[in-house]
Amino acid sequence: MQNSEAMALSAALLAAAGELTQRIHEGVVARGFEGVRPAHGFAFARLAPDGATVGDVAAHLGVTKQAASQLVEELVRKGYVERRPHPDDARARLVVLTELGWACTRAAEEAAADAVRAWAEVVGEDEMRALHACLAGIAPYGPIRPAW
Amino acid sequence: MQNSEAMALSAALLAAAGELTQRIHEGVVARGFEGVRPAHGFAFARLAPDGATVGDVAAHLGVTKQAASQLVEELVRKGYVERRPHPDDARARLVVLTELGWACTRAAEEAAADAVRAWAEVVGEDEMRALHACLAGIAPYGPIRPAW
DNA sequence: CGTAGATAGTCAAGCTGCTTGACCACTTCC
DNA sequence: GGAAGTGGTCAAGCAGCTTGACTATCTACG
Repeated sequence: MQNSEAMALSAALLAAAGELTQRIHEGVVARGFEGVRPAHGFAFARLAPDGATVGDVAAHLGVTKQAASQLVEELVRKGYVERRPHPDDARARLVVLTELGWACTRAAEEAAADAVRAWAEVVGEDEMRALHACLAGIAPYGPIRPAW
Repeated sequence: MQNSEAMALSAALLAAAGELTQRIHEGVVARGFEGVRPAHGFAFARLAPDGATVGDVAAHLGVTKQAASQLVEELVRKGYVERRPHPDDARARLVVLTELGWACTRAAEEAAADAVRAWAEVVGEDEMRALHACLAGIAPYGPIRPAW
């Protein structure tokens, strides 16, 4: 593969990621959740199963603990999450989604499904599955970071 | 496709895009170009063929003209681009790459090729071609925006 | 035990990249 | 040739992140 092709692929990947983020965000806003930014959604993804600590969120987003702490504080103010004492460690606090937070997470999933569906109509359902498999092999599990 | 699958695909896409950006950036730095940020690379991509105006760059990056103007100013200071009078419009200025800018662009292409090659070793060359085709169908030509 | 060092989290200050608003120079259109 | 539109810059402000310093708690080792 030539260098220029690699660059074209990179640009397409970035463009797709950017567009997807924007569509999900718009879908979430359209469903009535205001004051949320895309980064919040990725924090939700980490918090969703059983809650997480500020440090976990920081690692997941690839930012400092301080930045994650501010983000959590903002989400608390807006009612999407709440801080509870950590069962095993008195230093730590477990950040968990509120019912509003869960509703917002479901809204994001619906918006993502809408966007993916729109793409599937263009390139085909099978290609989307192949895309998913390919991407899963490429970026197994790392922090979700801004594209730049 | 279920909502949770769509979310998983989205997360994988974002993670891949973030990782790719980071790898290209590291590759460019490793080749000796300092003081460049990922956003600069995407400005280069727009400037590469024949130069472009500040407004073109702004549209390409999805930011305001003022932000693009500052970015160009920074690149001028660092020697990657230069402003020339526009041949057809005395209001406009044509921003073109210097030799250093071209060298940096080539470095970015090499770094992108390295990253793509590493992925191809994991998922296969054919899958990468399919990925490229799929992404090209999905995000034909829009502004390249940060993933969030 | 108890004390030294590591870890979770917050507070505070500062910086960077972006935005909005105002403005000038030039072009286009009637 | 005047009015509206467009390309670009200057200036001020803001949002989100960083580094640095600090407290509270946990862990490990003598």
